[in-house]
Amino acid sequence: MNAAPEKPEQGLPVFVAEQLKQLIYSGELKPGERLNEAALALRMGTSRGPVREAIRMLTGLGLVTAVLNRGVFVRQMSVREMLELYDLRALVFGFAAERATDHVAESHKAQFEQLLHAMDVACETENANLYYELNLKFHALVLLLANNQRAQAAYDDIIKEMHLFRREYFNAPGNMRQSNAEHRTLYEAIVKGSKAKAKSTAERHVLKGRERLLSNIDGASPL
Amino acid sequence: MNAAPEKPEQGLPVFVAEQLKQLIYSGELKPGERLNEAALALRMGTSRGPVREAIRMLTGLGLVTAVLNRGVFVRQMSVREMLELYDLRALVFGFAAERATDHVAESHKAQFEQLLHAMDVACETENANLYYELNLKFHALVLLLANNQRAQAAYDDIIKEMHLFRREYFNAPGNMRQSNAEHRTLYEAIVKGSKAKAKSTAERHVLKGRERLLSNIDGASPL
DNA sequence: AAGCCCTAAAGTGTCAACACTTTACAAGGA
DNA sequence: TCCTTGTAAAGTGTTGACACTTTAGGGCTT
Repeated sequence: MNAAPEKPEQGLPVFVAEQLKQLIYSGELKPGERLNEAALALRMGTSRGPVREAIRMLTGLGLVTAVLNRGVFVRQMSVREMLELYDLRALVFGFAAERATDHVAESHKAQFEQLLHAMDVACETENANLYYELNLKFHALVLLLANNQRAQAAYDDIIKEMHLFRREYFNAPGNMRQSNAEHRTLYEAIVKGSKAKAKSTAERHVLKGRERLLSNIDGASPL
Repeated sequence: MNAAPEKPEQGLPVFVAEQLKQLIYSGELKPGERLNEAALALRMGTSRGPVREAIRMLTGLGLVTAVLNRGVFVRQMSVREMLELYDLRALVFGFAAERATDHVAESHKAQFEQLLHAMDVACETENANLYYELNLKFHALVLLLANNQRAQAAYDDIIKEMHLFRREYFNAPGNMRQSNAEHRTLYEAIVKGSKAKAKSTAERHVLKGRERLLSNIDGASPL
């Protein structure tokens, strides 16, 4: 039952934090649920010290919220918070796309085209999970080319926070094709060096996701 | 010599983290310097546990960097990182200013005008510290009106991170008047509801600071 | 004198025990 | 039956001690 600490190459608290992230993202720890320090320590094969430090890290990431003397709870993301995240993500992604026009090289073009093709395949085979992973990589490549590590970190934080939201509202497998068409448009704008178009395309691409979320929720707002 | 824990209304780790932030911002702990857990614990009047948790929080904020088995060090911000922060801050502030046009009410106008006037006074009396404080409040008010708490939090993080940079390059007291003139232009754009102008004015206002940093450093890049 | 190794000190990483707070539950009274 | 109240269990907050790693310094060799 032990989670195999193997190589604490980075220290136990970091290891525990990674495990906890997995538990939260996988849904094993549900939003609103309390994290029991002793139980987690037992499961991770450590004492409570490293677990507490790991929890402090997650608090900083916004994944859990701490209440004095009552414990820490997996964050419950409201629809409003999710919409705010989409706005911010659109902003940063637009910024990154604009900047990416200045730093795209041949090797990057190859990566882009490889990703776009792989996503086409994922569309045809209706492989939503694969598409999702490739989609993340596509966006990460744009952020990399933006040549602003701080913006990259901010974008990563936003993405991780978005993972907290309930999965039900996410998957819209029918949109994969349209989504990838937008990716292509964005890529072409980037290689052409047209900053304005890259920026607006990137922004709209993210805001489309926001619209999907809104329409999926519709009237019955659950939070 | 004890730092008067008084009321740990939020828990010792949070209290210690606040103290550490002060030590870092005030320069008592210099960039690159190591944080000695035992010494800090003694100074704060606690044991090392809460100190370690506090340090984990600061790590998440990017104020310190941890190295396994060697300790944590006050982050040394490079010029490049500082420039990246300016770009990101300009982006978020422009976003906030644009959004603020939709949520400004009479009470906010009064606050704006009060701040602008107070900053005028600070200009005339050459009170740079006062101007700095009011300037922060002005920007905070814009972020508040943006009606996006996540963006507000992101902006706060950026500001705090910027505090790490050496003070020498900051103070340009001669620029206070021009700075406040830009504030007025921004405020007028916001109340007039002209989104584009509010956005571009806000962005340029921040980027002016970036230019000042660059020219102050000039050829002799110290990092 | 310069370089290497060995040892002791300093410091971080982890743990188990203790103190305090909150929560759950059951017994007693209206 | 329902509410109150006291008590025990569960859980968090904190601590001091111990193990391991890194670092600094002295003595030895060349």
